Amino acid sequence: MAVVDIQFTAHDCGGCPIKHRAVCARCDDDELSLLEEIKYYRSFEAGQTVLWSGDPMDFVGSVVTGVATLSQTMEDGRTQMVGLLLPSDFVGRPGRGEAAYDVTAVTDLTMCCFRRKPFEKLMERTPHIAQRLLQMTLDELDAAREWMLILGRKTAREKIASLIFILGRRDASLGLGTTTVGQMTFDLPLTREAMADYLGLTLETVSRQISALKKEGVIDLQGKRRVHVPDHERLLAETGDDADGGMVA
Amino acid sequence: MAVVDIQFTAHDCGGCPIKHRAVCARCDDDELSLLEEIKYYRSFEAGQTVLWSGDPMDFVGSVVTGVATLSQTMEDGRTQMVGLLLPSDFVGRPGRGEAAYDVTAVTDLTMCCFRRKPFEKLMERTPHIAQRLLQMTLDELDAAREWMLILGRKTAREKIASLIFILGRRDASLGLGTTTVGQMTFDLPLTREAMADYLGLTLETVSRQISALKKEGVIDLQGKRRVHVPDHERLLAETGDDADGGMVA
DNA sequence: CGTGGTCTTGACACGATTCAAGCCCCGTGG
DNA sequence: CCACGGGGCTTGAATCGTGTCAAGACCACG
Repeated sequence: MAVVDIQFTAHDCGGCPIKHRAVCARCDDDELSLLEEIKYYRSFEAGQTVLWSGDPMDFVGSVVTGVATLSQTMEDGRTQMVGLLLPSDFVGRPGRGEAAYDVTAVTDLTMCCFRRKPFEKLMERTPHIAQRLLQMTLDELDAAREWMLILGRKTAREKIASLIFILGRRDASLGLGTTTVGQMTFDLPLTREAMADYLGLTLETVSRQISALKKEGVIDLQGKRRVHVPDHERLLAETGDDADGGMVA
Repeated sequence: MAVVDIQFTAHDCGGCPIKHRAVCARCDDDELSLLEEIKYYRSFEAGQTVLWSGDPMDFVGSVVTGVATLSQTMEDGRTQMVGLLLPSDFVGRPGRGEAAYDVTAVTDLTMCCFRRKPFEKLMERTPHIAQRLLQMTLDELDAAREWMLILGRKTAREKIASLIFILGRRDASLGLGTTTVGQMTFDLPLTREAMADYLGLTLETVSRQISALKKEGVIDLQGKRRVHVPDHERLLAETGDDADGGMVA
């Protein structure tokens, strides 16, 4: 529950693990030092809520370590995840004073936050920040559109295969997990329920489809969370996408 | 089939119907005149394809009049609409040389196009364009996330009600259609099939749900395409969203 | 050793899809 | 002027996939 300051507080941006991908990636040293004046770190434990939809929001920020989700909930409790935030992803919208979605830490989480008003002012004077944010937002929009195809047109089995594929691709690009030719091993950062919320399924269906993929040898589980994909192509075939990945280049 | 130049070709931006909402909305006169040098108009007939996914794309642009869609198609033909483009909406991504989605004119369509390379250069020097594009992209991302909730968690009936609600809201904001207290009348710009592609349904299900809403008096049809909503609140209740609209403020 | 959270599995129900037939409206050509 | 044809739409009946409800397994932790 408590929001704990961690060792990052003392860090300068030079040692930041996401400095090449975050919203500040294009900033020069001068710009970084302006950002440093308005930044602070916050950390959250797995399961904590970072923000509720509608909460006043006086900061924006980046995920430094860990995984968070954005989700929407209907009155009757149905929920849909609408964003999966990994290290370097940005939270908040300049100009918006309240949270539009629930933000939840699904693993232990560290965020680099900027006070919103000063950040907005800085953005007006610093095209590098706005340029980078535009690029990141366009990437997110592409990801959202890929996600829409998954939600609207894929079967439960294809949804699960797509999720595993996406998580594996992402871990590979971050250099996590193990990747050898055509194979990979990594941890699912999400519970079955979170996967269900991501994919517009129930947790029972998620569980069944994972079991089915396992039984057929498409994937292979070490414990509930660690996944080994023996044949990348085989998994891709199960996603329903075409051979080049079916996604934006 | 033929791409026809229309009377807009001669227009300067002063008479442009979307000048207050498009990507150029914040530009001053000097900036506009730079844009005018690289712009040209294109028009398309209803049903025409503007671009196929993967096509080389040497322009970006704005919808001036009419409605277009962005969609993705899987190998086996399943298709999902991922964007609905109305007047002032932007097409293309600076820095991307090929189309990521199929773009289709669903009504007769006029677009204001900018040659991509010069536009990108101009954008670097013109923060007003980048700022506006960022704002529009953030809006699209919010819309995409609202759409994800619809795709992932709503019933067929709620999906149809949501679509009608969204289309009505938009027509109202553009000052089209008729709006009196709690009522509205407007045309559906989409065929049943396009609605199905939007909502992740089959066209039969769309048809059945529209018939059901009509029979119960939630909506009322004049012909196949013209919709009258006698009670806005009643329709909203059918969307499953909560009373404030359930969407981003 | 018991408790709670996470996950799996089964049986059944239900909503959406599939397949099929036919209607409505409009434009075309005999 | 009317027959014809096609696109868009509606409706019905049967099927199938996913959700719902329920029971129990697994595992970490106190």
